[in-house]
Order: sequence, then C-alpha cells, then structure tokens
Amino acid sequence: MTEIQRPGALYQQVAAAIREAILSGEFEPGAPLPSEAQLIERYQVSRPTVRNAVAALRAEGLIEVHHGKGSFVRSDGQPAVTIERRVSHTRDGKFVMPSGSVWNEVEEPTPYRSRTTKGTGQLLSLGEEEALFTCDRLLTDAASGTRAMHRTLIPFEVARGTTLAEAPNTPPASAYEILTQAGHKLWWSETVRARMPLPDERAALQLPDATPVLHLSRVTHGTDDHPLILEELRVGADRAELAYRITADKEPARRTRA
Amino acid sequence: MTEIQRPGALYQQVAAAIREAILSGEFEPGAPLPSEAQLIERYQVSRPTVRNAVAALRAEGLIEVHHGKGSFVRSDGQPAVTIERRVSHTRDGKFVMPSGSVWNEVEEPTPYRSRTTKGTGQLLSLGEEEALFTCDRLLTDAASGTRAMHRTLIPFEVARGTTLAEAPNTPPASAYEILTQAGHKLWWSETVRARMPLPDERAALQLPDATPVLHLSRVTHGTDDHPLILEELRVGADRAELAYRITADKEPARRTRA
DNA sequence: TATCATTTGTTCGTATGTATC
DNA sequence: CGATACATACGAACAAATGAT
Repeated sequence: MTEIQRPGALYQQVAAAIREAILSGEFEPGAPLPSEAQLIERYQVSRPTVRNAVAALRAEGLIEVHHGKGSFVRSDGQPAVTIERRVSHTRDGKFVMPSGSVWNEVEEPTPYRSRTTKGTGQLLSLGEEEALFTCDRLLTDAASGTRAMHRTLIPFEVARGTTLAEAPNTPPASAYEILTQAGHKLWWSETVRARMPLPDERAALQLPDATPVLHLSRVTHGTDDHPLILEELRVGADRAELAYRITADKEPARRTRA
Repeated sequence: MTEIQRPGALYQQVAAAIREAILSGEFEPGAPLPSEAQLIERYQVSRPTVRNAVAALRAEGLIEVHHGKGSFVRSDGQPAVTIERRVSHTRDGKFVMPSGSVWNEVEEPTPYRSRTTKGTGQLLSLGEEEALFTCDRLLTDAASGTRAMHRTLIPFEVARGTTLAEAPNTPPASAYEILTQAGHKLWWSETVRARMPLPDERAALQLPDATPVLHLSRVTHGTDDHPLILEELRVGADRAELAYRITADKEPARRTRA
C-alpha cells in the first residue's frame, strides 16, 4: 500500500503516484499496470477515483488501455517512419516524391469533384465554393503498418487544358511533371499543424487514444507564384515525424503574419 | 427534447448529438453550451452520462470547459502565429532568424550544463551522457500572447575554442555567425513531431485541454556535415503553425529510414 | 465449442466541494 | 450572500471484451 497524502484532488494524487511509479521504472514500457481492483486496494480509494486517475494518464498519452485486458505503459519509442518533405527531380525532368516507394495505396483512389472551403480557398488564393478536382488516397507503410491520408486538390482553372482534367487521380509527381511541361517553374510551400483527430480520422488512421495528427498542407506554386495544387497529408503523430532540409536564403527574412 | 436512439454507448450518442448541434450551427463558436442540468433534461439521461459525453467532446478538442462558468464551443480559427522555418543572411554574413523579432524573452535565459540523452545524442551524432551547454528560453508573441519554449544544446567539443564556451546563452543567429566565422559552411535539418504535453509543459505554455504541442528539433550542420548545434522548439499546436519553403533538389530523394 | 473468471466499459444514484457571477 | 455551474467522491449494478479452462 502506497501512502496518498498530497495536495490536489484525490484522483490527481493517485494519477501522480502511478506516474511516478512508471517514471521510476516500477512499471516498464509495455508492461501491464495493476488492474483497477488492485489499484483500489493499493491506494484505498473508490473505483470512480481510480478510473478518473487512469483517464488522466490516458489523456496524457502515458498509458494505453485495452478493454478486457488491462492498462499498459506506452513506450515512448522513436517514430516508425520519418517522412522527408522535399522534392527532387532527375536529369530528364522527372519528379521524385520523397520516400514515395515506402507508401502503398490501400485501395484504388477515386477522384471526385468538390469545392473550396475557407481554409483551402485561402491556400489556393481562391474564394469559397470554387470548383475543384479532388482525390483521396489512404496510404500504408508496409514496414511499420503506419497509415496516412493524402488528398490532392486541383482547381478547375488549373486542370483545364492539361491531361489533369481527364485524369484527376494523377499522382502528385506526375502532376508536377505535367505542369512543368506546360511551362511552369515550380516551387512549393508547406505548412504544418497538429490537432486532435476527428472521429472518422481516428478510425481511418487507426489511432490510439490521446494521439494527435500531423496535418501538412503543401501548395505547389507556378512561375508567377500563383498556387496551382494543394495537397494535404494527415498522419498519426505517434508513428511518424517530418523532416526538412534547410539552407540559408540570400534575402532577408519576411515577417510573421499577425 | 431530442431523441436519442442510436447504436453505441449512451454517452457516445449524446456526444454525437451535441457534436451535430455544434456543427449544424445551433451552438456557434464561442457560445456557451447548455449546462449539465439542461443536457440531462434535454436528453433524459443521468448526470454521469452527460459528464461522460462532455468529457469526450473535450478530449476531441471541440469544446472548452470552465469551472463554475460552463462549456463553450471552441473556435477552430486559424493559428495566431505562423512560424517560418528558414534561415536568411544578409550580404555582410549576418544571420537573421525568421520572425525573430516577434518573440520576446519572458525572462533572461540562464545557461546551464547538461548531458545528452538517447534522443538528443542521436541527433548530434554523440553517445549518451556527453557534456552539453544548454540554454532555455521562454518566448512570447506580443501580438497574440502565444508562448513557446526554446532550448539550445551545444556540445562541449563544438563550443571549445569559440566564444560560445564563455557565453552559452548566445542567441542562435549569433551562434550561426560565430560558427561561420570559424570556417563552417552551415546547413540545417529539422524534424517535426507532435505529442500531448507533459504536465509541466502544459503549465509553462498555458495550454488548454486536448491541445498537442509541436516539437521541432533543428540541427545545425557544419562543412563536413557534422552536427554542431541542436535547437528544440516547443509550441502549443492550437495557436501556432509552421511554414517551410521547398525547391526541387537536383539529387534523387533519399530513402525513409525503417 | 462452450463456459467461466478477470478486467474494463457503461449507467444509474447520491452527496459534497469549489469557482463564478 | 445566494444561486448556478462544474469538480470530486462514494456506492452499486450490469454489459462487453478477453483469455483460460
């Protein structure tokens, strides 16, 4: 029996005690925690209090709970996949997506039509409700089983006159090629955000509790700096990390927007 | 009174109903939700069930709960600050951190000595328990109030023979300059991860519930591609996003590590 | 295959504490 | 100060998932 005599709510004291026990090594990563009944006995509190404490550690991402099995210390291991965010091209002008070969498409992508929202419209320098070719891909990394969702958004105006209008499910690297052959000199900007997943994202990406998603938005710009394509990538932050390579610019830095 | 007659746990049904009400616009961003007592009346369920439903929406990040006041719909607005991750330098060789002027140091940074861990050692190509100069900075964005934690880690070996050994609290841009004058041609690599904050991080960054943190690790490399400095930046993902600029490389892409 | 013990999930009830207005 | 609202805590019962018998 461990003594509980500290400030704060009782369940917080229990949570702190369990947290210390984990960090001190009493419960190693992957190992099961005592059952609720045992924690009740050990700390002499009621079941709701124990469950509250467990819920707190769960929201913290420190433990993982499985119905009918028990609670387990989550291993804080390195991410299984590092996603390099860069674009390369070979001498003959073909583009190569970084680590493209690692990802497999779970099912054949089905292109559809949609319209810009406030967020996507802003990134594409368009208003709301503008017509788009859209294509969703559910990707998996064969080695680690990591899942990711990829979406390609191409404005009608951009696709018009190219083969993109007939085949909106063209993979990004090929789309870059098509735009380059159309006379564009491409560059890309990417914004990274993290947030808690929506319920359907949690299901699709098979995410455990208390796992944020990394949300990338890549905008392909053409010669006149006009946005051409928007790609979105969503991946669970528990298995994946992003990597960027940076070199010094010649120009002075721009200001952050307020 | 709204009907609740769907599959799944009762509290999940209630959560789904509230979620729909929010997304349909019945409760606008910032507006208060009905009180627990009202939700009990509205959905004809017990208090634990309502609290369970509210807890689910909270973990989802959809609502915000204030003790004694009520629950409020969280606004899914754009992040207050966009942090540009690039390095620029002027003609005279001085480095400029992007959006560096926006951040203010809350208190004077106090450098101290520490040692590499498994994670930091790997990024610096060092073993564990190697000696480091360390400097923590708590930053705030004056316009939005956003907070961030910045840490600079410099191996003893790198600092030796430079002014960095005497002044380990040298800001990064100046450190780059010092290393450049020491003959290094610098480039940087950056990895981005997201996770739930530790309890002390939540307090320091003043984060609301269900808010992940973006965790950046920037490694400064010298001429021989050897790691020189490791910087870590932690910022709440509710207020901040990261921005990168990408141009096509000439070389083929490297493989993702398994 | 079927049954059972164990463990977590869900739901009710009730009482009291504490922050806000 | 009182009224309202959320937070904490206890007790009890049954449901559902899991793994072993």
